[in-house]
This record gives sequence, structure tokens and C-alpha cells, in this order.
Amino acid sequence: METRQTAPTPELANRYDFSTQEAEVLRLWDERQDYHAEVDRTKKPYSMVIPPPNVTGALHLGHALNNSLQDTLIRWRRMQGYNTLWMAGTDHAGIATQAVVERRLKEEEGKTRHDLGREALVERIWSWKDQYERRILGQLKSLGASCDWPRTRFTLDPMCARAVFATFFDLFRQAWIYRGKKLVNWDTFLQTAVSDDEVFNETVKGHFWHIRYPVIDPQAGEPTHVIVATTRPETLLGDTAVAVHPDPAKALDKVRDELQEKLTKASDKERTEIRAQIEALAARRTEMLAGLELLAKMARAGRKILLPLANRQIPLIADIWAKPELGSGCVKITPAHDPNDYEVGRRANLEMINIMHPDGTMNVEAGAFAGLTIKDARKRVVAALEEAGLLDKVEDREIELPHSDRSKTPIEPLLANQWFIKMDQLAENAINAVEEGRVQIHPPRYTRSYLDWLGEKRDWPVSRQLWWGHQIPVWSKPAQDRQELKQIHDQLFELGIDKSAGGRAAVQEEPCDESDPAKRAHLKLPLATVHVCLSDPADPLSQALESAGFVRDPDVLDTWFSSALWPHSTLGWPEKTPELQYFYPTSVLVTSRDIITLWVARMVLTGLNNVGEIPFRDVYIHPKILDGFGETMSKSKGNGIDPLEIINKFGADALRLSMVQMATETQDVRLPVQFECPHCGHSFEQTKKNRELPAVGCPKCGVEFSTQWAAKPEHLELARGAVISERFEVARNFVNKLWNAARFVLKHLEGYEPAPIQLAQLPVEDRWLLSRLASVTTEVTQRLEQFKFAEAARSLYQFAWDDFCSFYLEINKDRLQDPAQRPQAQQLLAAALDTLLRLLHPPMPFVTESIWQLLNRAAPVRGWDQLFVAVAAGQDDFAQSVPQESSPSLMVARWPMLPSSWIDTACEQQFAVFQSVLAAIRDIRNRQNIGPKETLAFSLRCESSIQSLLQPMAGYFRAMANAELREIGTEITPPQPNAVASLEGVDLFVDLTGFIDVEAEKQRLRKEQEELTKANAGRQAKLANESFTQRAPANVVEEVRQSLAQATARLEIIEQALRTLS
RNA sequence: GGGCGAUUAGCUCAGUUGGUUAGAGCGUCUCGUUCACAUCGAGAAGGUCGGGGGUUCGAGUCCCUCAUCGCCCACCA
Repeated sequence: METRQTAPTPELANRYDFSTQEAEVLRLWDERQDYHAEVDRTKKPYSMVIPPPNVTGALHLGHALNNSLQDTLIRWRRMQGYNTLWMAGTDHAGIATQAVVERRLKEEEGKTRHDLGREALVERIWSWKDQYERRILGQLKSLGASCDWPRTRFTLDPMCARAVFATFFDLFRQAWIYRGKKLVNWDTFLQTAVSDDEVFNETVKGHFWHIRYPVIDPQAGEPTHVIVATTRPETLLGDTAVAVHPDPAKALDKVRDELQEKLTKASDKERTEIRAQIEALAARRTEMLAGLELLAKMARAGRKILLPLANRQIPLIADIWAKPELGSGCVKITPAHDPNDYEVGRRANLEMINIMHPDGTMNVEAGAFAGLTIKDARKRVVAALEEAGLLDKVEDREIELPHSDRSKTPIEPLLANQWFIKMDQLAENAINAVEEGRVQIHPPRYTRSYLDWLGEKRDWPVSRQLWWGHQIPVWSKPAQDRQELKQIHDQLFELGIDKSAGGRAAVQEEPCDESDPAKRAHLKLPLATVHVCLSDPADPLSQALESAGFVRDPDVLDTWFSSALWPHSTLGWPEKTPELQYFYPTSVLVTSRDIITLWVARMVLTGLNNVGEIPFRDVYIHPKILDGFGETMSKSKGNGIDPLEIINKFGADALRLSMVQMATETQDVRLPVQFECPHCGHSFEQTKKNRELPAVGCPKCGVEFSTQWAAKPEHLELARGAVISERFEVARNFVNKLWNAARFVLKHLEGYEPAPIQLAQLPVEDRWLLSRLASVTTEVTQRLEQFKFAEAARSLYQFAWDDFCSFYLEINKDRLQDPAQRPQAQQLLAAALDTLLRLLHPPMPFVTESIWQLLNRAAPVRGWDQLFVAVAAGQDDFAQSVPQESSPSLMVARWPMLPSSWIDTACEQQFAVFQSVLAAIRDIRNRQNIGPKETLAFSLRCESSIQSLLQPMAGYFRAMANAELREIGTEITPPQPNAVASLEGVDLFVDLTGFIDVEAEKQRLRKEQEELTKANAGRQAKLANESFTQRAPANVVEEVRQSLAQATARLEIIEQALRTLS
């Protein structure tokens, strides 16, 4: 083996310069390309796909969290020797991206997409995509993500497109994709249907209008008007019926029964309320029934109502949708614009009148109101009703108004042609995969939302009226009658497209849902529509179809359609590529809970359908990052943090480590957010008020700066204040601490010679360190296996700072000065630092890699690689540990596995005695206000076993507390005057000659006395309690007895000392 | 309305199957910079574990209940 020369370590800065170091490390990684994976059947694969970030914009802190965790996992597994693939890529994010580009087009050029046309708009979006994809990938690289960059995919790239069309074709052929007319959430601003998932409700102040609809030719005893109530009066123009419950008495009974049922389960507070409801219902019952039963009778008799303003005759119908207890008990039915009314319309075979243009203005069906926006139409309709005396009353009311998540404008329900995926079988399979444990969700409580959602098996509408996305590969042609239908089929036959067209084309015939020919003619509906789906839209057949009068569906597919295929489409499916066979199913998916249904469930479903195998074995759901007020972060709220700003200010490792520390199991994480003044650098807390202002004055320097990411034009000339959080300081300090610990080690490695270590010959402090190292290694490995990121980070942080730096390095300061001990100290320091770097590498790869490179120069042959291999192979053979040439990059160094025989609990306990004596001496020094330069003398009274431990450590008391051990043993003569501390197993006497502050000492002792007395009182009470001594386990009782005895002995010493002082 | 989760120090969070005196970091206070690190070191103060009830020898931990907050799902004209 060729060994590299030991080189002296250059002078290193006492602060870790993350920006320089990170850049260098990134260069190294890019040169080596260790993140790139090729199929290698001699190794076990470990693979993961990135949740592809939307190319809408830059990454936010949630992405930083998500990707820090993924990278921690992939680096750890890579070090464990797996052949790791982390697939990188981005998502085209249909609506979101198109909306952003359209908004800019409007703002900057005053144009709409229609001014540009489909091709030009899509071209613009592509250049937007290029820009943001670059930015996103750059951000990920800055974060240190070790994705397989050469494989980077995009949901619209040819490889993904192929999978999309193959999937669509397959589902189409099985008729699991079908076209239907359904009510969709229509975004009038973007002019597209948005899915239920992209709709949020907002409570707005609105009105509840009670409108009188005249009854046509009322007979004696019948009302002249029917009153209906609505929050959307303009929709009355599309009304095609008024409904009343067919059996109001029965319905009211049911309501009453339900309330009473509820009463039995309700709490006291709710009970009063429910009782009041029942009483109110009973009081109004007779009166309500009289009116409603009459109306129900009229409905059965086929009576008609005159629709105001439109002057159309509409039927009074009986339908269970009308709830007698609500409002007047009658409800207007607008089938084309309300989901519930749509169902009523289907049941009663009502006409559906769409009164709205796609842009939200009223169409010709609205008669006199045509051309008006909804808002204006509403005003005019109300005014017209009032004028006609048909407005009964108006109530103020808060209403839940659905809004589009993308455009933030109100949603209008609208009837449209949409493609749907049938969910029953697909969902069933995905449910089974989780129920049978083939896919495991962590933490397990999220399993329920997955199963519940899939259990509903609601068909998935996949069309989107957009231009940015995978255009639906279906060409359609309507047939008005049987003859035309036959002609179409003949055409297809000539083109070679029929049921046997095989893998290229598939045909569906969609009959019209209106069976009455007269109505069909009236509504200009075709008899049937013939759809042809091509497995490859670029197939020349498409031109042939178009020549034959077929028209391609202009819609594109829901973004989630392509995302759903991500784990297999990125690996080359539908080809049976070696990658697919080797890396699929992937090992784990790391994501946030809000897309468990939208994305995770659908990946399972398509994976099972397309590949026949689950897409991943584990799903880890990480918490959400909230601001200091518990609100989600977002750009628009002004509390969103840009990961790059954190990287610039604190370094990538600090960001990553903070993220890993935050990834706890139980709850979301609050991150109080500050503004940083761009002028003086002062940072101050965000408040709900100041973050909404476009500009804010710095409380320190007084200069105004802009606060929002997208500043208003008038604030563009102001410098923008960064949104940061001081919470990252902890991790930054830790990174710096590690850097300086390494600096210390490197500084003392001159003359380093590798040699195997002999455990039995090591002094107690080394055996302690190795024991701790072995424990921590085991802990961290186990915690990562269980996705307990925060716990793993805590173990590492505590070990590195408290054990390694505060004790081990301090102890070594003396040994390194002693030529006899120096070589061994160097060997252990190099090996311990080496192991520590490996353990810290997954969460903080940059600083550890930087140090690793330096260590490679100072001590190229070192460490316990051979041991790790042996332990991994099940051997616990310490003789194997011969130092090895170290890996040229930490990224591919081996993950530590230390022999369990290194864990020495007795040694750790002994060391704890040393630590507690040290702490006690320091406490006395502080209390007595004795400066660190004043040497203290102390004596220890203890058993001989402890004596043999502490005596050799006398030098460390000198080094770490400037205290001289004068006497130690079972019989000693305490110095006079002294300060006493009675610890477990040892009594400490510090010589106070020359510095005594009697009052301070008495105070310290009294506090100690008080604590011990209090604790003992509790113990005595326990032991006096017979049921405790009898029922508690014997070992627990014994423990209490012992601690009482020990504490009593210590108390006596304290009290003795107090008496002496008095 | 249904479901999930949370409430522990001034702040942000840990707290294993119930078992001695409930922990960490930040912040605060005191003291300290030749000797890896002031992004540091030493020490201190600070908690009736949201309220109430129950089970138990013993509850931050298990059960019930109330209160507050957050999220997801379904929604009433």
C-alpha cells in the first residue's frame, strides 16, 4: 500500500470560513461525482426520489428541511456501503407556473395569454422554467444535496412524457379513464378548472337574500309566492326548479331524532344549545308543516313557478335535498352552478342552464344581464328584484366562499367536460399495500389520512384547461346521428384504428348522457362522441386523424398525473431498464404531510398499476416549519425565509443541522423570524404588523428598507431587508466549535505515526472516550434507522461538544506535552476525530469534508476502517484494527461500527465521579469568587477503588480547575478552613485558607442542605407508607432506601461543616 | 360536523415500557480572554409539566373531562 506523506497543517483561521470552504468542497464533490450511481449488482441499492420542487419559484425553508433530511439519509446509507441513488428533478407544476408567467405577462406587458397564443405562451413558460430550474438546482447544490445530478429529470421531459402517455393509454384502453360532464371548480381568472385540493375557503362578509318567486295561477288557499334564500342571487337566472322536501313531517322528525341522539353524547355545555334547538323546532313545527306540506302537495301536482327577471316557468319539485328546517324550507335549484343542485337536477331530469362565460361574465342565457361580471350582475339582479317588489328581506351573513389557491379569486362551480380516472380498483390496491405493511408510513398516525382518503375512491378528474403541461393524447369527433357514427367508425377502420389497433391507438365511444332525442336536439348535443387515444401523440396517425376531422383535446393533464409516476418514470419505465429493475422500488420517500393524498397515495397507486410493485418501502413525513406565531411561512405573508439567505449568513451546515435538529416526531416547529436591516445589519423581531408593511424603518439606524419579497414599485429603490432567524446561531456555533476542535487536533499532529491501539493499555480517559464513541455510534445509527433525526442530532451534538471538546481535548493538552504519552495521544486523537467526522458528515457534510481533507494531509493513515468492516461482518475482534489509508473523500468513507466490547459502563460511571468533583470545585471557586489564576488545594475522602481512579487524574484537576489534589483516601485530614461538598461516593474539601467568604460558603451549604432535606423527607414518607413498601417492586424500594442512606450521610457532612463555620 | 396533533423554564423544544430531586439550547445574571474556539469557558437563577377529576403504592407519562391553539377532511341554499 502506498502511503501519502504526512504534511504539516497550514495555519488555519480561528473562525470557520464557510463560504470559502463550502465552495472548495463543492468543487471536490463535483470533480469526483461520487453522488452518481450506476447499476452494480455486487452492491445493495438504496434509492430515493426527490419530491420534485415546483419550477414556480425559488426554494423555501420547507424545501431546505425536506432536502436536508433526504441528504442526511442518502449520505449515511452511501457511507454504509449501499449503492445510493438520489434522483433529482423538478416539477412543471401546471397551474402554478402558468399562473405566475401569466401574471407577469399582464403586469409587465399588459397582455393576456390569448394575445400571445398557445405556442408563444408555452415558449415563455419554458424559458421561465429554465431560469427557475437552474436556480432551484443551484440552491440544492448549495445546500449540499448529493443528488445524482447527471440524471436530473423534469416532469415534462421526454422520458417523463413517455411514461405519462403510456399510462394514459393503458388506463384509457381499460376504460379506467373516461370522459364525463361534471361540475368543476372554475377559476374565472385563470379560466381553468381547479381541483378540490386547490381550493381553499375564506370567510367573507356577504348577504343572505330572501327572494319571492311568484306561483303561477295560485289556487285558493295556496300561497302567491314561494320564498327562497340565497347568497348568490345572480344564479337565479340559471334556476330550473324550486324544490321542497317531499315529506316535511318525516324530515323534521328525523332532524329531531338526530338532535336527541346527539344530546346523549353531548357535553353539558352543548346540551343547553341542543335542547334550545329542539324546542325551537317543536315550537315552529305546526306552522312550518302547514306551509311545506301544502307546497309538497303542489309539487306533486306539477305546479309551476315564475322565475323572476327571466320570466321563465320552472317547476316546483319535491326533492329530499330541500331541508325543511332551514330557511323557508324551499330551495332554488341551479343545476349548472351548484354541486348539490346538480345532483337534484340529475334526479329530476332538469334542464341545466349555464349562465356564465369562462371568464366569469354572464352569457346570453342571462338575458338582460349578459356581459356583466358576476359582481355587477349581482347588484343589478338585486336592484331589479327590489324594484319588482320581490325581495323579501336581506340578512347580513358571513359566508364561506371557495377561492382558487392559485389565483386567489373566488371559484364558480361550472359544468364542463372532463377526463376522469376510475379509482375503485386502483385505490383498492394502494390501500392493500399500506394495510399489509408493504409500504410503511412514519410516524404511523399519518396512515389513517392515507387510508381514509383512498377509501372514498372518488374518481380523479385529470383534465386541466391549461396550456402548460402534458396535452391529453385524445382526438375526438362528435356524431349527431347513427349514420354519422357509422361513418366515423368506417374512417377509423380505414386508418387501421379499431379495437385491434394494438399498442398504438385505442378507441372509446362516449354516448350522450341526455337520452331524450328532442332535448338533445334542443341543446345541440351529439348522439355520441368517438375518442381515439394514441400511445404516442407524435404518431403520424395524429395527422391522419386530424385530416379526418378529429380534434385533439386542448386540455392538459393535472400536474399530479406526471408526479404520480415520478418513482418509475424517472427510471425509464415503460422500458424495463436495468435502472428500473435495480433501483425500483425505491427505499424511502421523504415528504410533508399535506401531500400524502395528492402525491404519496397516487404514486403507490400508479406504481402498483404500471410496474406491479410499490414505489417505496418507507414514507417519512416530516414536520412543518411555522413562524413564531404558529403560522405557516409564505412569501405573501412576508415571513418566508429564503434558504440561500441563511446559507449566506450562517453557512449550509448550520442550516442543515438546524433542520435535522428540528425534525422531531411529535409536532411542528416554530421558528421566530427576524428582519435584518440591510444598512446596519441589526436584526429585530417580526410582528404581525410590521411584516405586512411594504417598508419598515430599522429601530437601530432608522433607515427604511423594504420588507416584502416582491416589493411594491414605490419601494423598489429601497434596499430589501432579509428575513432570517437567529435560531440558526446555535448550529453555526457548533460548526465553528468543531472546526476549532479540529484545528487543535491538527496543530498537535506533527510527528504523527500510525499504530494499532491496545485497548487494555489505555488510560481511563481513553477507554472512557472509546466507550462513549461506541455508544454514540450505536445510538446514532439506530436513530437514523428509525427516522429519529432530532434524537440523532442531539446525541452527536452533546457528544462532540461536551465529551469530545470539553473533556477529552482538555485532558489531552497535558498528554501532548509529555513525549512519552504524545504518540499514543496523537493516534487516539486522529482516530477519534476521524470517527467523529464520519458520524457528523450526513447532517453537516461541508465542514466535515473540509476537515477530512486537512486530516488526510496531517495523518493519512489512521482510523479504524478495518475494525468497522470486521464489526459489520459480525466479528468483535479488536486485533483487526490496523490503521488504514483514509478515503480521499469523506463522502465515501465508511460509516463507523464499533465493537460493543468498547462500551464500558463501569468506566463511564467512574469518569462521572471525576466530572462531578470537577464541577464541585468550580462551583466553590465561583461562589467564593476566587479568580481562575488562584490555585486551589483540595482533599478527597473516598473508597480505595475511587482513589485509584482519581489519583492518576490529579493532573486534570490542575489543568481544568487550577486545583491541586493534596490528599486522597479513606482517612484524610481536611484542611482548615475548608469548603465541603459531599458527592456520591466522595467528599470534597477545598482549602479556603486565604480566601474564605464565610457568608457565601454558608449560603452554599444551606442550599445544599435544603435540597437534601427536602428530598429525604420525600423518601422517608415513601418508606413509611406501607402500601409502597409492600406493593412496589423490591428493587424500587431498595433503591429508595439506599439513596436515603447516602443522602443522610451527605447531609451530616454538610451540617457538620455548617456548625464549624458558625 | 368528522379526524389528527399540541399545551412542560421568559423563548424554542426533549422527556424511553408509570419509579430517586423533570432536562437541553437560546435569553437573563455573576465571573473569566497569552496557551483550538468570546461563534468561547466556569457557574447561577428560572418550572404547582394548560385547568379539573380518576386509575395506581407512585402520574409530565395511562383514562375521563374542560379550556386554548394548529392542521387535515367534509360542508348548509
